[in-house]
Amino acid sequence: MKLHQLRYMLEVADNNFNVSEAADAIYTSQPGISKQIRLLEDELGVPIFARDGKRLVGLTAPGRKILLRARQVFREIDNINRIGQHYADEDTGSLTIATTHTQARYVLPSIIQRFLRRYPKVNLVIKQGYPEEIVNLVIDGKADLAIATEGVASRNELISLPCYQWHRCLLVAKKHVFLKKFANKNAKKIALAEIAEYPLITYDNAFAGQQHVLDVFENAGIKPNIIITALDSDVIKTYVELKLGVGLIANTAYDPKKDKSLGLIDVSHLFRPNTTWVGVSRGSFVRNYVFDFIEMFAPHLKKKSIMASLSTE
Amino acid sequence: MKLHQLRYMLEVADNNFNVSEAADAIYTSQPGISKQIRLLEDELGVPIFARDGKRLVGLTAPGRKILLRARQVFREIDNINRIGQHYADEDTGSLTIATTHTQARYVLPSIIQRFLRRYPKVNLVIKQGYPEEIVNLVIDGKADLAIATEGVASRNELISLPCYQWHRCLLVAKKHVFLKKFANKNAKKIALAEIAEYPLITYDNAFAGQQHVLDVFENAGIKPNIIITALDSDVIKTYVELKLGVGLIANTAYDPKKDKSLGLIDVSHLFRPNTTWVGVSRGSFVRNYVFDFIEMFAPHLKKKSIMASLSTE
DNA sequence: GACGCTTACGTTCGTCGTAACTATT
DNA sequence: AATAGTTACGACGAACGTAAGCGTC
Repeated sequence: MKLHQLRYMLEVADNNFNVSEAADAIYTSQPGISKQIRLLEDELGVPIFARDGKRLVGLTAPGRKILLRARQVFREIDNINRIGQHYADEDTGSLTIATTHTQARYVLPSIIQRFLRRYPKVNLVIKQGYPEEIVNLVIDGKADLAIATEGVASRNELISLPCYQWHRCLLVAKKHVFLKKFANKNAKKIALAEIAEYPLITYDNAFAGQQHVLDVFENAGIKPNIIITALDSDVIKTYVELKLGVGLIANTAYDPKKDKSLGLIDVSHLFRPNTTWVGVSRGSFVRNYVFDFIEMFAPHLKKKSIMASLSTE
Repeated sequence: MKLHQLRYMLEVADNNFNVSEAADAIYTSQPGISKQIRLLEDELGVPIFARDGKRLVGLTAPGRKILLRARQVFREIDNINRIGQHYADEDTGSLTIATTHTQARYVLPSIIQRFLRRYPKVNLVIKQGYPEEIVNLVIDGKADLAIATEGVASRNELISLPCYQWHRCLLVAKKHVFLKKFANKNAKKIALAEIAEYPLITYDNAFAGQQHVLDVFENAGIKPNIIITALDSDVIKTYVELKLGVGLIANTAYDPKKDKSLGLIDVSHLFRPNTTWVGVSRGSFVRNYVFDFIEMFAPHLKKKSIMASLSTE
């Protein structure tokens, strides 16, 4: 068995079982992949890919199991490379962060600036995606860290560490009546029914605990008029600016400097807070600068305690 | 990075850092290994082996970490091979059991007979060793199962399953006075002080909870006269037959048919029972016939429940 | 001088890519 | 005719083993 045979196999599986595409993706010839996969199947004594005539159309039962193991092999190969790099040069390497829109746009920029000043030689890559994609990127070794509110803590393949809590807040256009009534420090808190008097613009239901928002209205017997569900906060802001309604977004997505045309109302008494997590692949070798990044992001997460979670859990 | 480079590295580490020995062990040339290890170190950018002049004398810090990861790589490669074999032919393959003297000599023979009748094509290998060796064999992928009373349950790298409990028993020569006094079903139980009236022959202190035996005497304020400490039950039997004293052995090591020249006294009220465990490498692919073997050995351990422990724990 | 690793070099084997071929859609 | 995979084959490169070299105990 050769490593490149396993790599070819994974590449084919990751390219819709299209050998030609896989060949393009890894800059080699299609017959080469075909042959090496045959050799691997011959050596193991079982077919890995289900075939329809000559075409590969899926995995066999043993193929599915073999694939999982092969991924683990490459995870460890990656770790070995990381260990080499780590000892060869503490401050050089790469860091790929998979994260959501909100983090990438509002939370991470300042952290990343600090990080790159400290580690100018680290090759930093941000991959934006939806929670599930993010988590899979880390599990498949295509990203080092997952940062998101949803999906991270629930996956056993990752070690997840709570970073910070955020609350929902109500976004209104400038001079909105809510601002006078509720925006002052000592003002009384806004009630759910009052929010529902206006059309509501908020996150898509596929997102960050959005179901909870609906449940809160439901339980209160109030039916909000949700006119727009968006995939990111910027879209929500745009429509709130246009006075199409009030917005419900994460407080972290509100930037007092940039969002001068918008006002903020505290609604933390109405909805439960959310936790944003950082996820690391279980058992992976973590470079020092990655520990540092995590600590910059969430100062309570020290190398020592993360190390402990990595090995024991 | 090539698999055989990693293999060479492990082989050198497992052969006292002697490249020539490693070369002999895997039937290749010494310069070949030297070169490939250099190439690997060059690729990773760090030295793996500590050198004294030209000689390899140990591992560097990165080397230690890399070695652990490399072993994991081969564990998964082994698993892939097992998966292949499993689907290619359910009843063919190999099963290597690492176990102690007592198990190998007294407990396993009948099980193995049954097993081989059921799976005549399985290549069965028994490796005898001391608890620590046994466990390491499994961890290093050189054995599939560890069967022992000590050492198995304590290692986190293994899934350990309790198989059966055994008790200590007192072994005496034929016509010994104890036999009349204590061997009958309704006889009163022997007391610790009575045992201590005779020279005692028992297991070496390095062994299976032997410390417990000493503690029991100690706590009772009785000082036994231990004249021989042996590494296996057969040696103990030999000296008991010669009437040099009474023996304290595992009840599983007493065979009524073969040991006609010896008598047995129950002492289970004096010493705490011991549990014999079977250990499997965490996360390994387990062949069906291995599940069957375990069930033959400990009928309460069904495939389904073992599978559950393998994946969740 | 025996041991142990490295360097040098020719042989061999395996991998790769091109090209031709076959089978599906 | 286009797409997808296999077979065939020559070229190149990598790994191996032998032999010679170098340093150390």
